Amino acid sequence: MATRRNDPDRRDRIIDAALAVIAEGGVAGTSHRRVADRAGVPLGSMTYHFTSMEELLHEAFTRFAERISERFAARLSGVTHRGQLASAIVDLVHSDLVEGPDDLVLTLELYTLAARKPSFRQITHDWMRRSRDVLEQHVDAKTAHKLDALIEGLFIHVSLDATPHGRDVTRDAVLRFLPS
Amino acid sequence: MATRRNDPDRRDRIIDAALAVIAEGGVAGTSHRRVADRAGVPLGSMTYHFTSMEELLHEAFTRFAERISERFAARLSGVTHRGQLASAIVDLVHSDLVEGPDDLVLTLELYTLAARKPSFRQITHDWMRRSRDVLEQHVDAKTAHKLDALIEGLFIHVSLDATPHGRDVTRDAVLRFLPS
DNA sequence: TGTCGATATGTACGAACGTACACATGAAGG
DNA sequence: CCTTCATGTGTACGTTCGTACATATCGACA
Repeated sequence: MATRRNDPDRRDRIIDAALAVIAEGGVAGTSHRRVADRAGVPLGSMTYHFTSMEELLHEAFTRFAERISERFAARLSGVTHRGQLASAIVDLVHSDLVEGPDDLVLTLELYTLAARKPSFRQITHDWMRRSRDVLEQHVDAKTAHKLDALIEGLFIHVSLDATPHGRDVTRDAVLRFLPS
Repeated sequence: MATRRNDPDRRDRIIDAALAVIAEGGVAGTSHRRVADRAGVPLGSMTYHFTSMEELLHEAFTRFAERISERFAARLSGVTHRGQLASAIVDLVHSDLVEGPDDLVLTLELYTLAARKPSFRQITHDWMRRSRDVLEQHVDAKTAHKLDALIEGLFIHVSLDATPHGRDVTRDAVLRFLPS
């Protein structure tokens, strides 16, 4: 039987195109037509592959959250002692967003959706759980909660503040939660 | 001269209606017509009072941020010693969002806008500055930065996590930044 | 009181939208 | 080779949108 038709990963490309469109114009500016154009597929493919816009958004943000989690785990893997862990977290907060400002936008778009619709909250639940799992390889559960929240806040403030704090401030804040 | 016409605070009502509509359906679901209906004014009033949707959103979020800042300052005023300050912050993180879940949605909507459009970033800049000013009545500047970010992260995680941390965890985290 | 101009409103238009659905396409099995 | 039918596409419909603009409304001043 194999492939019925010739483009098996078209669905994947639509999802990636959706993330690009969302990053560019927000969920507010995302439409079937725009995503279709970006992915290079006909409008009809949208409703064929996805029942609704909500389904597409859900799959797109699920993929996005998994990607970020992977990067998070990668940065913190191989870290053995306190100083390295702190450095890795400082890099996460201060460097990652310079590489990809899209990640900030997508993160906030997801949070906004999650704040209103329970179906999207599952995505943030899983994301936060994965983050804590990684952190718990280095610290206890309660500290993981605190650290995760701190990282979140630092990341947002570095991104949206006019006079953001420096790496030294981040490092000092993080170290307060790491047992010496 | 006085009032040219009979409804001087119509503009105000439109702004409040806009915040209600945004809280309900997000920026994505906000239109001139919906805001007009909510405010009980004709569609024509929208373009008369506001040049564009963006102008309306800008004024609405400015008002929102100022309101939150006032509440923030009020909660932290009259606090004298370390334990009281910690308690006040714990209340902010854990109670305020129960009272008004709309605040979480509006906050995230604003951040999302700010992440993409510099004109809205001014609103978050001012907001964060005001928060730090309040905190600096109790701690030094660098600590204020850390505390502000921590509060942000704790607030978001309490709101969007399936298994959020308790008040005790928040309190312990906050106390780590308050000099004993 | 009558007129004038600032203030405010109703309506209409073109663009963009989600969605439905009739139809094209081509691989699989007879 | 030919039929069949799952897979995929083009188009058209009804709705909603932002915006423009002609028109209505009424306070202020002569």
